[in-house]
Amino acid sequence: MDKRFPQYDELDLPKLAADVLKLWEAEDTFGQSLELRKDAPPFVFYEGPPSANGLPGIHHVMARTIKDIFCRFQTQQGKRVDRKAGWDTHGLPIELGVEKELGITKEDIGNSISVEDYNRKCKEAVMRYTDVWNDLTKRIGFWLDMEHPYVTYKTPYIESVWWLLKQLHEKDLLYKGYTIQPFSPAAGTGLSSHELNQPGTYKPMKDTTAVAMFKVIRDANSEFLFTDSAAASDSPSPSAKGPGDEGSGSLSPGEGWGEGVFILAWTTTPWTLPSNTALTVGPKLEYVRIKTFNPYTHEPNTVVLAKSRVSAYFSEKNKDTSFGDYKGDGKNIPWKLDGEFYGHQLEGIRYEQLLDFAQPNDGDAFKVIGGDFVTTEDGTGVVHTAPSFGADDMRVARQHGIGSLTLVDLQGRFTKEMGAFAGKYVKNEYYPDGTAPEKSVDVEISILLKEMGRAFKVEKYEHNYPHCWRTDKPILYYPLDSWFVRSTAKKERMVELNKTITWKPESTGTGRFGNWLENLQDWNLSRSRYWGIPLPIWRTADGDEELCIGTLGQLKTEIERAIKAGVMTEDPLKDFDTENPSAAQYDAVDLHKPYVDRITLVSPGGKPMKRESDLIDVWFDSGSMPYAQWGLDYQKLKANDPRPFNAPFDVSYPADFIAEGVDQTRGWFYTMHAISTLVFDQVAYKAVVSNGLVLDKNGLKMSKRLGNAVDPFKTLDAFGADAVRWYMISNAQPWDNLKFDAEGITEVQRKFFRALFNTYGFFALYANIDGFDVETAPVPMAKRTEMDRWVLSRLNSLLIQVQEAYDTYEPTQAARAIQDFVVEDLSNWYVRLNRRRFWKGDQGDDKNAAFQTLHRCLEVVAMLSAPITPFFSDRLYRDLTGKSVHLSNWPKAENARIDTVLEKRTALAQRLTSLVLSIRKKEGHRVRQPLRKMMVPVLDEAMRSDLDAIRDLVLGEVNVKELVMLDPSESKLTKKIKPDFKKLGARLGKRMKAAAMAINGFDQERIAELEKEGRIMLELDGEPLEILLEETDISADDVPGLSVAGEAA
RNA sequence: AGUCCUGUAGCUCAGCUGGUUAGAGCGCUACACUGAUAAUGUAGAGGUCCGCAGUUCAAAUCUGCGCAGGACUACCA
Repeated sequence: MDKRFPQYDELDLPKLAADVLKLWEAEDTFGQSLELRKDAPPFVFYEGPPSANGLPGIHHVMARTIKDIFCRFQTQQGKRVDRKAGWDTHGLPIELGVEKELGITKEDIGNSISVEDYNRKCKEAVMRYTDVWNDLTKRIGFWLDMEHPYVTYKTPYIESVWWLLKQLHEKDLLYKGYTIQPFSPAAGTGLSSHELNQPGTYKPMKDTTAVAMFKVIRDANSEFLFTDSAAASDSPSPSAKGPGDEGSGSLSPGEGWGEGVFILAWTTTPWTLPSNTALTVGPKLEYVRIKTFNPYTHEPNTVVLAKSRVSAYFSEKNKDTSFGDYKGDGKNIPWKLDGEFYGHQLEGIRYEQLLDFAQPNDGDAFKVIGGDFVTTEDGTGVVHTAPSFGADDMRVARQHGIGSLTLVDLQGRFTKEMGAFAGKYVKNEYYPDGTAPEKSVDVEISILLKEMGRAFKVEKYEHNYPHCWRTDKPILYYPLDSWFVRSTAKKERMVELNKTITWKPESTGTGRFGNWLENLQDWNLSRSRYWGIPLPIWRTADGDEELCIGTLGQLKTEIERAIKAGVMTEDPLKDFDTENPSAAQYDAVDLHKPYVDRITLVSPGGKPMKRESDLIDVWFDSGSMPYAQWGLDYQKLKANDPRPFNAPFDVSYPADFIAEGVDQTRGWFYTMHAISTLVFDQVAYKAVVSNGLVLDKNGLKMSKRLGNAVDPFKTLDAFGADAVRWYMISNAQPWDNLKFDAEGITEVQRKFFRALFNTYGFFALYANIDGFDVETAPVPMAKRTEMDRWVLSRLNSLLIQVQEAYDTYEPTQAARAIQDFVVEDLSNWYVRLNRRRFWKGDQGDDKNAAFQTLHRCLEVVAMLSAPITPFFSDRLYRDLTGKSVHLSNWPKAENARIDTVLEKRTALAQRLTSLVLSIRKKEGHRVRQPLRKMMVPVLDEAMRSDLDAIRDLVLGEVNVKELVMLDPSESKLTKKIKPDFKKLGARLGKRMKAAAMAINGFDQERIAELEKEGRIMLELDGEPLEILLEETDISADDVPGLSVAGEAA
């Protein structure tokens, strides 16, 4: 027997995948799929580079599956989809890994180990697991060009990044400025937030805290604080009826009650008060004005603080007590609430500098500003803002053009401007053992404030404070020089461009990403590390002249100048050909530390320039990937091409589609968007799918610690890539978190794969027996059976639905639709009911029609499912057609095949069958026992002809000899009526409920009347109301009065 | 702390722009069928649609406030 359709004994998905993978490798199917479409329009995909420093997890299977699905789908659509792999190779995680491995710390680098050796170690470490990654990628069936990946540490990549930075520099989008960083004065070094998050760094500390009083300057902005009752001012009060309304005319602040109005602000670090330049309030928070006495000077004072913090400073029992009764002993201080207002009303108010040691020269100062980070959990709801010593402070100050004072040096001592305080350490812990003074500067400043009458409350406070993990001493937040990308300058444009990007799900784009853009900060590029791309900026010692290098060619020219000027002796780029550099020439250059730092350039003014010592944020590396993956083209550079990158950059930017985890929103998604907007004023990608997490089956995050991490390789071994992929995609939307449960894979295996496998097996069995030939001329549709046409109709409907789902990045909808079709329509209905046609002896049209129909269904299903199950679908398609599904083109939907009437009719047959079986059950007649006849009342002619068409089908299915149609007039057909809520509700509104009750109460007579007349009057609460026929829904029981009659035939 | 996602049957999930009695699969119970299918069919048990308030004739669906889980970002003056 000629078995042209391979038959299998059992379904072994892991083996199937392994076999197909071998086949792919042998015939280079991936390469063929690209070659086949090499002149086709491209569909551009960017691979976000993983770090090969760690091992892949099951979530990578998820992420890579999603990427693969749409790349394969677009390939099937006839597009050319190049997929270049990439590796993220720089950054802190790698450095920390190496430090741990070598048992060293940052301080050892450059001392016990040379920077050269250290970076060599990093370079070795970073590609350590590439084999594992490549293996996983292959085994899950993700087609990716791993032969020619982009690697971020390679010289051409770094050069491209430099070129981008130079563009930013030329556009004045790169600047050097201050940023607040954790700083250890004892160790003399900045700390990364990563280092700060080491266990044990936060320790409880008892500090002297102070609520300081900032004196408001009376002017137009602050006038309402001085008038009698703030509630009576022009600005609306949050509560119309406040205690301040009681009237206390004799106690106007500024007019007899104390010397003025003070805003209260709390600080746990009084040593920062001399550097105060602003006060921050919450614009939406409520604030109050209170008249009371200063607890230290006992002078009458008017103070302002957040309403919800009043109880922390004022006791209820002293409220509204007589001011005259105050004994001046600091106890039972009377107070009166005198006006309420919102924080935004305070914005713009100026105050007198609290401690006048120095003046800021970099902006405005001593003003109340608004900040959304202000809370009322503790303190006064007013944040003392010293931009030099707090990140929030710095940020909010910058937003409002507020300048800063930095009256502390890098050793943690007050600067010389601080008069009597100069030279004192701001924390006693910084003094060498045994030399700390009795009073810390926090205490001394608090005393000073008390003496000045500017302290409202001084107390000890215990809180957690971060310590340096090296020296065990408290850290400071300190402004350090950093290089920034002025992303805020293009904020509006980024927001605008973002609106053109298709986000899946949309909320990530509008919400998480949109909000992020709305609150954009300048991008701090500086990293004081070793293994990363060095900042290509050379500066003179005085900082007056600087040069940003954009290419190796430029660097070479500058080096030659420097040699001529005598600041350098040797040219490390002497062998580099700036006309047409070769790969070998690139390889010979290392732009990392320490080599690049050995280059000294010469300024136009003739002064030597040293490189700025920082590296850039690794996120800039990956965000540069659209350009840097191709590298610079020296011919284009020479021609001053504004986009001087190697081919195929021109046709591969921007991307049509990218996909990564939702955690990349502010990572890769952002950095790509930012760089693209800033440099080229366009989007980097048109559509982005952000997938959720893969959790364990209990919804917990997988972690090594909990031991609930799923090994991707073991999972693939057990189930095969197809089942894992199908499970992941069909079970939850990509952006929802997936609760990963191996049971779910088993289920998918049993249902979908087994149904499809068996359907094919059935086809192959009989096709081989009969010698069915796919080349046989197709049986015309007119000659095919009702059921053939039905299943082809369903198939074409499915095709359209699935196409639409993939087109809109909804793979879950595609998978579920395919699964439903395969399991329900194809396997459980079509094949089951048509078995006989495949068995029977004669070779007529009917048999060919059956084979052709089933063949077509399987073939199309293979194509539709190929993006999700690349191995299984390819096997299936090859078995059916002898070709690879991945080289085939997407089937065209044939709208003419879609027959909704037929689909409806079949649905009726299915319902009828189900009802008969149900009746059999009720009556205790087994299906095996043939029955003589069943009777079905028909409602109309349409139903009569429908029944005629499905008569044999139903009878066969339920094992009944005869189907008798009952005329509705003969049958005691009862009809049901119910109101059409949508139509009637819109018209009746409130009266809907009563009308519904009335209509539901109709008897058969009234229903008949309504049907006959098309309208009926009824009375509702004494009001007449006309109901139209179309405002109701009249129906009979599903298949009314159906009964099975007759005994055994 | 902010932003976003999720919260429907024991489990995994559908429920479109608000519309009568909230669905499917798995699992469970019973029966039937079993000549492609360790399938399938029928029946049954199983739900405060996370909670509260609001809008509406009508809320699983819209709004607000919470709760729980998760993610990201920034901090704790």
